[in-house]
Amino acid sequence: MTDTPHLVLVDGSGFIFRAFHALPPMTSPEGVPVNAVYGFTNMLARLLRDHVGTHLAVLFDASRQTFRSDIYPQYKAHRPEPPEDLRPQFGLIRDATQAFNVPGIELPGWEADDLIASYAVAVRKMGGTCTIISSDKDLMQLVGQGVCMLDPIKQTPIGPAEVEAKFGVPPEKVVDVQALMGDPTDNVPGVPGIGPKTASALINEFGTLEDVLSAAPEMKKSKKRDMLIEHAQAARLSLQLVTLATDVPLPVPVADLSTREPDKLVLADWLDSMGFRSVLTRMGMGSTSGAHAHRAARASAHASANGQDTPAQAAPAPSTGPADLLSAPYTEYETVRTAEALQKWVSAAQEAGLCAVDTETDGLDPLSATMLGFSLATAPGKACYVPLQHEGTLEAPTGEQLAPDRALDLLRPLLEDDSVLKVFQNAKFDLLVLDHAGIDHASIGPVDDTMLISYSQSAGLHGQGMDELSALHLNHTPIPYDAMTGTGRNRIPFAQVPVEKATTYAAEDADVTLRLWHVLHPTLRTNHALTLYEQMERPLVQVLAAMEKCGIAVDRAELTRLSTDFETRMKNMEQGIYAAAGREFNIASPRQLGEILFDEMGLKGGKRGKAGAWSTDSSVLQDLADQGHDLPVRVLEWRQLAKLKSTYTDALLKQTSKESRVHTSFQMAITTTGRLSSSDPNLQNIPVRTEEGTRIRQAFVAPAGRKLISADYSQIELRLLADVANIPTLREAFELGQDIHARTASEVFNIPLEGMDALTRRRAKAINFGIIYGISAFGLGKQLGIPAGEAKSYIDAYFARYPGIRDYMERIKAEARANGYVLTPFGRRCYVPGIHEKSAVRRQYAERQAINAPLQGGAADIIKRAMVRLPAALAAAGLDSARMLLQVHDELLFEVDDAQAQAVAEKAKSIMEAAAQLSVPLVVETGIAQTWAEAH
DNA sequence: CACGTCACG
DNA sequence: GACGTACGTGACGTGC
Repeated sequence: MTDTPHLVLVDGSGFIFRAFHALPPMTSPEGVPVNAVYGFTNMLARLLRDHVGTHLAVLFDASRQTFRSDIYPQYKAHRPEPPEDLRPQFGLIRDATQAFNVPGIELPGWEADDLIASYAVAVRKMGGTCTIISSDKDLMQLVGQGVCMLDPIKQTPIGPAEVEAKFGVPPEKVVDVQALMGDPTDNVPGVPGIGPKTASALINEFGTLEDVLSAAPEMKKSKKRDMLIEHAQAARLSLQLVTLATDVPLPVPVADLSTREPDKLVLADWLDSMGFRSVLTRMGMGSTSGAHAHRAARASAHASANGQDTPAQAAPAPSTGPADLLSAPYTEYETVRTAEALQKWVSAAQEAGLCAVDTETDGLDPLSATMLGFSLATAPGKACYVPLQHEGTLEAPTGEQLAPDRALDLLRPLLEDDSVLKVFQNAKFDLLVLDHAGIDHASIGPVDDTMLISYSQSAGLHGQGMDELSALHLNHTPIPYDAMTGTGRNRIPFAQVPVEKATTYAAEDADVTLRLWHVLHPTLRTNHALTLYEQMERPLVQVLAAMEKCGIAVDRAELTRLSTDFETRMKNMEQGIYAAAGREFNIASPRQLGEILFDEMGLKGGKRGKAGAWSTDSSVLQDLADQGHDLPVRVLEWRQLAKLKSTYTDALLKQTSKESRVHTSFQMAITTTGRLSSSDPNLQNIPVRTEEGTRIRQAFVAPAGRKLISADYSQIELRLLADVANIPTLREAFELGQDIHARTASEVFNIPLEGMDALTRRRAKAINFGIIYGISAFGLGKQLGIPAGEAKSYIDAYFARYPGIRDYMERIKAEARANGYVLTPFGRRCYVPGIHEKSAVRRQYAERQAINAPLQGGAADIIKRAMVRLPAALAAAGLDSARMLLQVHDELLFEVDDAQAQAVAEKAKSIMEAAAQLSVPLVVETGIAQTWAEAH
């Protein structure tokens, strides 16, 4: 034993949960769920095969009762019981350690984390080093001085730099930060109102938790200061809870943990019983060929990527692209500075029939940004960056750069080549950047988009950003953008990043995009998402690009008038508000308002938020107003104007182009249901419900000689409900074109349809909406301003009349529980991650999401289908002056020449109504006018 | 940055 | 017996 010991400590308990959630469900030959066991087995096999470390142990939690629960009974007390499919796996994982002949260690009263900490300290005292196999943030305090961590699933090392990136402080100060911010998952209280950013800032400024607490009284008066003083004890308790014990008596001495070979027969036997034969092969202990082992590993990588197949069911590995997809280095990139060099890359792309393209810009708005360069990837690991407009300095000149026009002329034939697939990550952005640079976006094709390929299969499961997808599918963390430009006041424009450095980042992005395509595109078919992607998401990119580029005209003068009007009226209201309050204060501050209403004026009916502040939202103020108080009425009115001015009139004026048009950005891969979202500015939430708000819509106009057309689906989600739940009465009502809310009222309250009174209809309408949202008595009661008990009697009456809807809801919940996702009628998968939550509140929330998703998502599918078909349909009808401008979930807005307005309205109506064949008719209502307010 | 609030479907 | 709830978004201002 001349070598210094290197002890590998596996966080067994942490791994179980992580693997259970990360891996797709799978079962042993006997039908026992084993996905976490499978992940654990692979991880152990890899450690042994690669001879990581001289000593090895797996640590487990022994019991729920620990010194932490003794000093703080709530510690982890609210933790849900493990899911049913996980419970049998705890024992199996201990069997696995035995089969591998690895010591499995646990000690009553201590968590695995404390054992790990104590072993780490012990081995360090012996002059050895230690690797902790875990991604648990609570272990990060141990990193440094011979101790490092390794993420067991992503295979990424976690060193001091990674810890500092996560917590904003070096490892030795992690506990202080954790004590301040608390940890809701473990019930560590922390200090309310202090999140990760504030916590690390405080620790960096003052040093330790105690330093922060003792400095608190001297801080500027603030909520933060008060919270620090008030919750100092909670913070000290939190510090005890998060600090790992390093003095646990070691059940097995380090010397007895030296790595030993497993008994091959014992191991093989056990692996056989679990159905994990392939693991032996992969360890180099089996008799089958290495090629087979490689394929098996590939197949299981995909099983986890698509979240569906199990190794037992996995088809013989699909061929998914080049062999070096995951292994090629992400470093060998070329900076292209000459026409000849660029032509070589273009030819290589044409040869391959496939390339990834990425653009670099000086801003995030593709319609105004300048393209600083672009990158191409033609095979895994093979990529280049073409700088075009980088700025050098005397000390660091950029070197030769291709003239932008020259480069674009060389690139254009590739982008327009029908025989070469161009892959982008978030294609719409790059298409608009290229468009702005001089290549018509509509001429570029064929185009694939890895973001949408992923979104089509995994909406709601995880984000669709490139870095996240890369970590997930390629086990690779791309260079962060901030590493190029720096952050804060040291940030430099991307154009000033030295060209060779920019190449490492930009070319890597194209490389990653191409590799993601190789991994993700084949899974579209196995996940039954190919049609959805090909027929809805992929063609929508060009449609939305055209809409964003076109923008919508606004009447700047009208917006300015409104802004002035709102401002004047707010000014006029201020004195009256101060008088009613008894003093001057900032009306826009909920905190100050709450103090006045509930502390100073002593009004009743206050609720407090989670940081302890009084709630003053409109429902609270409306309650107070109904009690006859004056101040809340005035504030409500003031707030409405303030909202309209700041969020709409002023903000829109700022974002209007020289041509008086506003260009939103539609996000295609954000929502969990398949809807679009709109931002910068958000044009999907322009006011319409109040008279004052409608005045904003009047400022959205068609230019002279043109008209706006609004076309919106009537009751599309209720129609979908009638269809998917197959409710004869609802279907009949839609067939007959009846007022659906009145018909519901008639059925549920058993009164004649004729002469339905407005209040009863309003109640039925609220019930109908509630159904779509996955109704709860509390929610319906709140909406209608009636007690939950009364609301419950409505719901009972509704379900008694429509038992099919209750059946549908149960069916959907069962589907969500079985698969982890639900499907829209068009096959879009909407993941519902919380469906197995132990906490009833969170589980019921997930159940409501599951009920709502097929309806909201189905409606999103239908309007997307219409949007994809419309441009060609309008063109074929000779309606060439029509432009689609906006989508607002169930409404499309067009701009068209006066002469074609009527025809476009009719065409849009017929295409939209034919976008899906349901068992109930789809109905679209259209309006033609000069402003959006009147067209709607 | 955390929070409260409010605009839309 | 207590708890905390209608579904999906984005943007603003306050008070740090």
